[in-house]
Amino acid sequence: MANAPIEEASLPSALPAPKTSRGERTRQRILDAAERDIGRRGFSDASISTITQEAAVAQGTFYLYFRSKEDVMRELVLRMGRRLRRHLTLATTGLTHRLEIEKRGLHAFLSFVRDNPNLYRVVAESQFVDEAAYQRYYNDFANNYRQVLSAAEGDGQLSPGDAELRAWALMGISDFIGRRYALWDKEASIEAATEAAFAFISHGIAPKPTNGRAP
Amino acid sequence: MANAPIEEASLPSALPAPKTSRGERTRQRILDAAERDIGRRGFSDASISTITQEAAVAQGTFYLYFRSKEDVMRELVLRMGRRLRRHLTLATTGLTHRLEIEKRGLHAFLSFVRDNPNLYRVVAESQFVDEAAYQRYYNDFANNYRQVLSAAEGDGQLSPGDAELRAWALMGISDFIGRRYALWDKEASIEAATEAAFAFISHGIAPKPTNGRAP
DNA sequence: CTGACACTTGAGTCATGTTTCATCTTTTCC
DNA sequence: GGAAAAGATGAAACATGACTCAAGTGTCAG
Repeated sequence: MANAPIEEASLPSALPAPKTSRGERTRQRILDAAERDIGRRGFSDASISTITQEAAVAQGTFYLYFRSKEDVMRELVLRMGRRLRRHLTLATTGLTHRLEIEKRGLHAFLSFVRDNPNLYRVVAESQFVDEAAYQRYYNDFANNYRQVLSAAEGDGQLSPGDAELRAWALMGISDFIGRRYALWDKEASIEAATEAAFAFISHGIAPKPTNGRAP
Repeated sequence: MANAPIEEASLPSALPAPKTSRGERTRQRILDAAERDIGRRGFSDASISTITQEAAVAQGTFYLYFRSKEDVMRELVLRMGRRLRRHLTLATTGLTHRLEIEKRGLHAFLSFVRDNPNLYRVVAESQFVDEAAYQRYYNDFANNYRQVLSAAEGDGQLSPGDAELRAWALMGISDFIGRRYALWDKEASIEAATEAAFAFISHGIAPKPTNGRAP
């Protein structure tokens, strides 16, 4: 900390990758331990010492694979991105209608949060450890999201609207619903939440036009 | 840190309030300095030393008014709650229709974030410093939100729907739109974002029913 | 004026946690 | 099967920063 050297991001590039499978295994063990430890205790309470203890390696070993605690955090944000992306892809492949994809995607996201609470927290906390990594994470999702929303709008699967803003609004919904129903309230039904959120996303909260003649 | 004494929350209760206006002034100066310093540098990089320096008081003075850095963080979360509430109230009093209130409220929120980026960040980071305070902050908003949404639904101002979930979804939208358009992108038009978000909130993203006979 | 109380000071104590490195072990591959 | 490369060790060096406290200064009621 404290000596953050002007560059917040990870330009100096990562350490050379392990050259043997033993090395790779050790690196993963440390990463797994860090995910648990940082996820549970938070970035500042988790220490190299507790992380390496959890990984059952010596403290010095940590520095063979990561430059610092921040470094491991960045790596975990990437891990979350990869895993979540894969999870969402698996849950929605084959589907063709955007609304259907949104619904299944939302459910998949909520179940992912339930199953990976630590990773979720790590990403959230990365905002305060390496903001650039955090923004990159969301911008990547948003960019992709914007494209698919635009395409769907072109196909008439969605009403016309600002795709960029919709992307962020939808991510915001997922994030907060995820916190409230998947993370904090372990008992809540993810299915029910998905259903209700989907209704909201589809039609909003405005009342149905009272009646009047059909346009 | 580290010696977090079992109780994460603030049960031991606050220190006795200042007895003179000089004391109160000093306390506020420290709080102001902490808001700036923690907001800008983050909780762990901000130190008692930098905060008190910014407030132009000695380090010992800090402990006259706060038990710890965590303590001041909690106080800032409360401050944010009070200020935002007042700001939203001012922006929406006199309005009677829920949708109108939502729109003005959203705009007011975005302008609040633009004007108080540090406070916003502090609240976000409080999640990792005192999660109970963070949850309380959002639960309070959600509870109130749920009530007004329910009432509006009863009045036919909104379509029927799960008020609790809607509350969280709406907070999530505000939060993410706030980050994207008010905090990160200083150039973005808050008005345009409000307009687009309001459209989303009102009617969602589903296409208008193609036509067919009127039901 | 003056005593009492509120407030302020800042250097030192103390606890903690990161990072390095000389040395040892394991794996690779010729 | 053995030497080089890769990996692993953990205790010591080093840095940092929260918090305390004994000794002040300011303020105001009487």
